[in-house]
Amino acid sequence: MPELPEVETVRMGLEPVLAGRVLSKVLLRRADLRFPFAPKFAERLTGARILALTRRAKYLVAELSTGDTLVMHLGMTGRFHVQVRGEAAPHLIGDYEYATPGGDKHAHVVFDMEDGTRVIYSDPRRFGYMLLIAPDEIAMHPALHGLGVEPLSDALDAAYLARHAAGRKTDLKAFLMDQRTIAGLGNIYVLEALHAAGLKPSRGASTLATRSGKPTPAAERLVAAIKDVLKAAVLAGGSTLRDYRQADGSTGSFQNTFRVYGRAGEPCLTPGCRGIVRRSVQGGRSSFFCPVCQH
DNA sequence: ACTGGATCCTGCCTGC
DNA sequence: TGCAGGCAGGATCCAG
Repeated sequence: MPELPEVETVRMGLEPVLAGRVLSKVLLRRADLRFPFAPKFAERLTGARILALTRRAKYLVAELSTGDTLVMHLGMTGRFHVQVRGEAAPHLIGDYEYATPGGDKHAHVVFDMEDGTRVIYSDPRRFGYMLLIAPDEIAMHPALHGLGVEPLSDALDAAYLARHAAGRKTDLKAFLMDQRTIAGLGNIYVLEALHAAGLKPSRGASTLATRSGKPTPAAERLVAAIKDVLKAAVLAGGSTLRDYRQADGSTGSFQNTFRVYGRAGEPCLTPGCRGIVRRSVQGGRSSFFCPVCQH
């Protein structure tokens, strides 16, 4: 599920539960997610206080009092559930619940906080992962090192886009999906932003720059569209596809606002446009765009 | 150096 | 109803 708006929504939901609190027990119900857990993963977390819960790109980042940093990626299907003490379902009470926390066979990691709150990480496809990074590794760790700019920061502007797009042979969609350029966009928000900017996904990325490397009008429109789409999605609590839920069980609503994603065959929603949204496949995954108003 | 394709894993939906 | 096939929001690895 999660692109930047969803991860930010999860972060906001978990922050009051985790930030400032101490981990009293960490249970791993298997040895790996996408990658094996670091040696002594649970031991190194136990007793640590979470100083802050931040987000970088699609990563949740927990700074710990021990100096270690817990970096979590939700992959495609990762999610967190929060159980507040006293509110757990009756069949979950006691250590027995660790067999299948919340009755969820994909509950892979259980964090118990000192105040009795329990946070469960569940991930059916196990494309997610958790890294525990020591202080001397954090600066150059491959997960974080080399990430591109945060799209909602001032570092993303038309000049930045033009500089990175100049001379590239790839198309706009692949260019925007590349986390080394802009960190946090995924399939949905790339397609929504391209539609809002009136640019088709198969257009060459190099068209964002003039021959002298200056931003074109397309680059200006694209930057504005990316920021607008992401801001609106964060405000809506992200998108809820399938049965994805936020930490508190509520659902985001931005999916109701999709203008092209998943709308093949339906009318384009650009005012005055009579186009029909088309689906294509780029790089093995779906694209959606309007052949009339995107060029 | 870049680029496109295959790939990890499970669940769900569609169509026969 | 059962089952095969296709598809899914990510990101890395590999070959060309």
